[in-house]
Amino acid sequence: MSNGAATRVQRSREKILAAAERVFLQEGFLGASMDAIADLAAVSKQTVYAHFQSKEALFLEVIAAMTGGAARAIGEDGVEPLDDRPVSDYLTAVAIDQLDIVMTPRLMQLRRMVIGETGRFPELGRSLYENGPLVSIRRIARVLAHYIAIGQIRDCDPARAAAQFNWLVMGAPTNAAMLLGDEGIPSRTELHAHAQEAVRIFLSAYGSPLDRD
Amino acid sequence: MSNGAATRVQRSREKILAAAERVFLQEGFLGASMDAIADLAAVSKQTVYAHFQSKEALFLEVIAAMTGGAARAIGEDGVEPLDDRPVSDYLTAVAIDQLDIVMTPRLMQLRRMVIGETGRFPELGRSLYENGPLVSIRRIARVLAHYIAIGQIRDCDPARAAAQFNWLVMGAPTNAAMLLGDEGIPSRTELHAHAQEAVRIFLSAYGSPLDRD
DNA sequence: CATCGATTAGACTGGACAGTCCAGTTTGAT
DNA sequence: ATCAAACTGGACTGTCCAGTCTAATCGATG
Repeated sequence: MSNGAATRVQRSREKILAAAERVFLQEGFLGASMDAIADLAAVSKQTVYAHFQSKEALFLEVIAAMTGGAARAIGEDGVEPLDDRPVSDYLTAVAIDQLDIVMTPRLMQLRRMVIGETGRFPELGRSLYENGPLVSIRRIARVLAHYIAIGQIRDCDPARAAAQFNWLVMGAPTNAAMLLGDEGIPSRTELHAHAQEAVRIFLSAYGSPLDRD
Repeated sequence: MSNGAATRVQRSREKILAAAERVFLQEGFLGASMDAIADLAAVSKQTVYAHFQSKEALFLEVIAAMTGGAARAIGEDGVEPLDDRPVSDYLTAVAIDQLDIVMTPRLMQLRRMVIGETGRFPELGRSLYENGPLVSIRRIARVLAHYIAIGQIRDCDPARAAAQFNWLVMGAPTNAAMLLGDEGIPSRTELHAHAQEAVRIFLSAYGSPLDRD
């Protein structure tokens, strides 16, 4: 099978990418050694260089794959329907969904590394910002616009409000995870409680004045 | 003067620390070279090692000095008096003060580096967390308790509310600065507008129900 | 001026590591 | 069975760098 040959190459590639992800996330760009990656991938160093031009190229592909994956995960959350459910239900669902997707050791490690390498690779930070927070905020803004239209959210700039909501939800847990390491990631139940609290605050500021309290 | 001799040693020390700060912040721990630091300090490498045992020791001292300085700056802001000014004035002042202190290139670079080195030096992240956000939150909590007592803030857990307020204010700008580099730091006027908006949201959630709107 | 501690320039050691080269082996398609 | 592409293992080069050593100089103090 020409398919078989393709899979052989692909298998190597996947093994290398998986190993590189682990080593880079753990050691950082400079701390990671290509020998360590080759060893962990159970592949010869030559094969690594057959698949990727250089350490930098490999690094960039690893990061690109991870941020792409994260962006797709955020885009795919099943919370779309903005039917006649009350705003609070919808916002709570969105908040919990985002927290569950983002607040994982893997993505927090990625974020830490990208932040740390901002000096060497500024594009990575920008890319993560645009594929992460910005995607979320745009999604939320679209929905807020809907709720504003039907009068369940106070008249305001949906983009600004969406940004506020996003950081109200993500700010505390993200920053804790950045500085405290993976043990700083709140538990699922803490995250859910936090999401509800965030929604409560957001709605008391942006909820329609008609049905306050 | 024995004083003179002391200053000679001190001068070297200061020069080295200043140079090390610059190089470490720009290149990270692994990327920085001791030769580069010695050169920038206009000091021989030998002198560097006369003052600091090792690269790691120098690194830790640089970080400790910076986080200590930041913590002191936060503690010293002149916004203490919690007299009969309206809550909103006080909170706005606190928010602006914190943003002005924290959202500087130097501290944002420090934060980026500490986050990036969390794998290698976990204590640093914890220390920055405790000397930064946690200090702020405690300060705010103390004052919120006062305002709760005199009925200008809804009855609630002051610690929780303070944390919410802190991240409402700091979350968005910090995270932007982390991923986007120094150009991601909002301008002073943007920061002030952001602070006011944050206070508005906070008070609509936590303000005493009596004097709403 | 003599002394002693601090400092200097630069050579040096030992180890790590990116990237290359090569000679031989495995793998899968025909 | 045959052939080419993919892979292996390990040796090798060149570079970089933390940390040490040395012999000479500087500068404050007595």
